[in-house]
Amino acid sequence: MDERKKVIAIVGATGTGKSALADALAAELGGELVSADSIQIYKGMDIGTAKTPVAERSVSYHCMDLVDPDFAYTAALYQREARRVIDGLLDSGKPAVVCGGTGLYVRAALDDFRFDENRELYKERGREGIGGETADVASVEAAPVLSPLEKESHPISTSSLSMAKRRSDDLRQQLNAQAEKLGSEAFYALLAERDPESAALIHPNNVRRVVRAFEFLQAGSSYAKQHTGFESFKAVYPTHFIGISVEHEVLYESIERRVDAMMAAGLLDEVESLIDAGHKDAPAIRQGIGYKELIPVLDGSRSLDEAVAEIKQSTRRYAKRQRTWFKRDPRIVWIDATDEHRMRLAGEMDGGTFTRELLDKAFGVL
RNA sequence: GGUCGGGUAGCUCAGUUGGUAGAGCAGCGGACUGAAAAUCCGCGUGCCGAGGGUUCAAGUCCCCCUCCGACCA
Repeated sequence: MDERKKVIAIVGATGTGKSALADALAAELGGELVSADSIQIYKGMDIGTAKTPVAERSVSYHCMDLVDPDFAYTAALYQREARRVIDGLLDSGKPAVVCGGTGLYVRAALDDFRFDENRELYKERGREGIGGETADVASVEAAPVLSPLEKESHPISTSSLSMAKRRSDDLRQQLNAQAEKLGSEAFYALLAERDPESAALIHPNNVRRVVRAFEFLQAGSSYAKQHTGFESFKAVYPTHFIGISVEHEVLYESIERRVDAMMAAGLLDEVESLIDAGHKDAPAIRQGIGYKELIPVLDGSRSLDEAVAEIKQSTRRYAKRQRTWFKRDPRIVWIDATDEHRMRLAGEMDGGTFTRELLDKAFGVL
């Protein structure tokens, strides 16, 4: 292993064994674990996100349980937090094992991704805003008038985060409303007129991205401008990227079993208590696999069996998207865990052995 | 044993008066820079149960066999 590379990223699809490997690897190297999972960020979402139970952790974990589910966390916030943690670990001479299936978060933490192009809009960091502008879209007939941006800067604090979030949510809400009103085609046409370069990169049906592009415009930047360099795969830390691969059918079987285990571990109760805590419409609950499917079960509008089948299916599709994402990254060295999964499924291998086998393979490529 | 209905894609099924097939779901492939477990795009993957016949041409009509279901004995 290259001693200068003190950052190791463990990536791959959901259910491949990343968490177990990362924990063992961090312990072995005397390092700590940095989660790169967009949902593990949230407190109280434990079973459905397959967080390693505290009792089973052999090192300190970071970037996990940071906020309540009703807080709309973002990739940029994650980038800042993850880098703060990684910098701290490296300063004290400890390796950082970044582990996660959220491709964007992995790259946000480790690659030269810049989210500060439109800091005027999201100024959690305390930079000065440009102020006084209204959104370009506001000039369009029937478009809502967007509030001028605020000028003052904010220190880094939870309250300023909330304010920044609220402000961006307002804009986003207005843009979404406008998209609804105009219809996705007209909304896209509007973008094509104002920012053809960005529009060319976005499919007309992808309203979410069109909204995003308008947000860039509002901030005096553009989607296209930020988009450049996506393919460069330039890491800001010397990093070993290790991916775990498992043959589809075998992985799907493991996923199926894991979902059953989550249900047995009380996922339904977890969802219920999140709802009781008032998080029913929280973004993380609405989007999280295992959460969104169980809400209808709790209000009686869907059977449990149906919901569980749907969770399994969502998870398979998610794994598919993750595969596609990570496949593109040429830096990743893949280790295959198909055999280990087969043996675990057949009951011929226990968890500890499984982890040791993966650890051996990982050291084989470091 | 008899009558009827049905065997077409991984699943559920559609298929006009005969012109070698198409929907949904599943699946596969792809995109992705402040919602990313989100969002979006593309792709039909087929010995039409077996065999024989009629026809220029059969998923479609005829015969026979077989399997499944319902009903009658």
